[in-house]
Amino acid sequence: AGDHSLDALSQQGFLEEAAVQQEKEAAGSGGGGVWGMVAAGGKKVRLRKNNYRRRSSSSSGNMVWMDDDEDEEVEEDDDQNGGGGGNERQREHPFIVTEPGEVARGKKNGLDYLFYLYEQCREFLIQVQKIAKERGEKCPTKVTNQVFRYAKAAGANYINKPKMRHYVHCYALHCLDEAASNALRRSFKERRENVGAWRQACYNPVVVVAAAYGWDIDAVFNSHPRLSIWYVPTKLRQLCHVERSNAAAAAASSSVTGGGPDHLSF
Amino acid sequence: AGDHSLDALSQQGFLEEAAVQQEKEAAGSGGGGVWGMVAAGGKKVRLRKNNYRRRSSSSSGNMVWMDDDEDEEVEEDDDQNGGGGGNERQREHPFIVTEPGEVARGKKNGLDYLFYLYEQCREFLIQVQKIAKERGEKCPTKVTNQVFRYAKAAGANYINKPKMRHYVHCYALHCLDEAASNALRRSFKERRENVGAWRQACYNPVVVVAAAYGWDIDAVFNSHPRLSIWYVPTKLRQLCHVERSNAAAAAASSSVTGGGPDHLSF
DNA sequence: AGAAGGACCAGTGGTCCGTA
DNA sequence: AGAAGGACCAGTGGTCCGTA
Repeated sequence: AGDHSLDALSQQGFLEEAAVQQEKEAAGSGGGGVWGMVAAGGKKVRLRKNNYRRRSSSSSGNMVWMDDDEDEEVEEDDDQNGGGGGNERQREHPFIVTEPGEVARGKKNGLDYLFYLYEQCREFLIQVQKIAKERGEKCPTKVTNQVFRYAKAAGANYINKPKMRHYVHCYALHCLDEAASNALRRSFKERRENVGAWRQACYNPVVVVAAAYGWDIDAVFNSHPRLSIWYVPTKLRQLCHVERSNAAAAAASSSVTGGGPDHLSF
Repeated sequence: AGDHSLDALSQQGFLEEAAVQQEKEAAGSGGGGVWGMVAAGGKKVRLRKNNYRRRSSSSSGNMVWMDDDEDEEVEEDDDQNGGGGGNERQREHPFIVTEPGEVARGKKNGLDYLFYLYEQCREFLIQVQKIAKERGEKCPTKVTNQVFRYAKAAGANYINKPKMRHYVHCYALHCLDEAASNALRRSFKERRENVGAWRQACYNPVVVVAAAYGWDIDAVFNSHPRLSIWYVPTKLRQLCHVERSNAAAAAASSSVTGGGPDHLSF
């Protein structure tokens, strides 16, 4: 393991700590790294109702993290895990709408961190691909379950499939039109909108980009190397389809006005 | 439905009947075509132990087929379904090794017919892709379960996944080096080898082709438009991997003789 | 209330092995 | 015996909904 580049991180000061953590995690692929050790230093790993999970190294990617001298008493100071003697793993802090470069304060994570998780998944995919090629096994081109499993095993416990799939179209906008993405973030932050509202608002700008590709959203994703490794979200696909139909209907009716019914004006 | 081209068929006289059947089948996508009607004219469809299956229009793609006037008494003359009052569907006739252009005689199917089944699957895939695009759904690039289900629903009951997967590497050789494929068929026919032996013998020539691509069998498959829609068989992938390792080891040992251990001679 | 993610489920790729 | 294919199974893509 362990070729997680620092260059992507240096752009945001607040990511540098994460970068160091990430480096250490990657070094101990399979259960290790500082966070894994720290968590193992706490109590026993929780029992799941079901054992779908193959490993359970515990760690958190929260950008707000405990002080160094609390290593052996992980999150004991965290009221999220209240009085109940629980050693349940805490969830990631929720995202809030932040401007580019802004560090989220309090028990929150910012959107630069969200997008950084997509970059991390890409690194994990590249590792999985490398291993598959060495072994002569079939090689994934997308971020699959296998990649999420690998990330977890490498200690990136804060990466999970539902979360990553949930925000793919937001990351798509960030990749495809960073200026528009940044403007949207600033606007939604100013209006004090929550993450859900911002997330919803990310759909349309991506559909607008897709219009230039004849609403072929697969072509849009494939046009961008960092985006092409992600499955197109169902809802985004549906929105593009609806939009294409609308455009086709509009073109047809305008051609009725402007010419014969089978004549395309544009 | 129904754009099954005749051009691919006219090359072999014995395929012309199948071509007509195929046209009719395709016209009645979803349970129809002449074969489906014929089969429905027989007795009741069999009951499966399990109901994995969604539809079961019955038909056979055997190249040796009943006479036209037996339409209402399907396969009653076929001793494969012996005395037992069974209306069990008969299996396809087994393949035998035939030369290019040769019609299999008796209750056998020839290799041109085998390869023709791959072309049919491609046509079904194209149909499925067309429908998916119209609906704005995700569009398969390979022959998937969905395509096999579509083929069955379209009445091509003689197409099934285990069979198609079993002979993919044979079809690959046919696509990649038809001359070599033809020579192998003639040789194995002459030696009166069975289909299993011929099938085994198809692996190595494909690996030889792959050598020119650095043993990247995915690249080999992707290089050919009719082959690229098929998943690379696991065993073929493994053979290429082993062969690459062998070649690397040979190169390393020859470079020890010829130069330093890290020097590549070629 | 808004949000994170464990857990589930329908349908997949892959092929074994009971069948003829 | 050699071969065709129903049927199964482990792990997938997708996302709901019990949880915090």
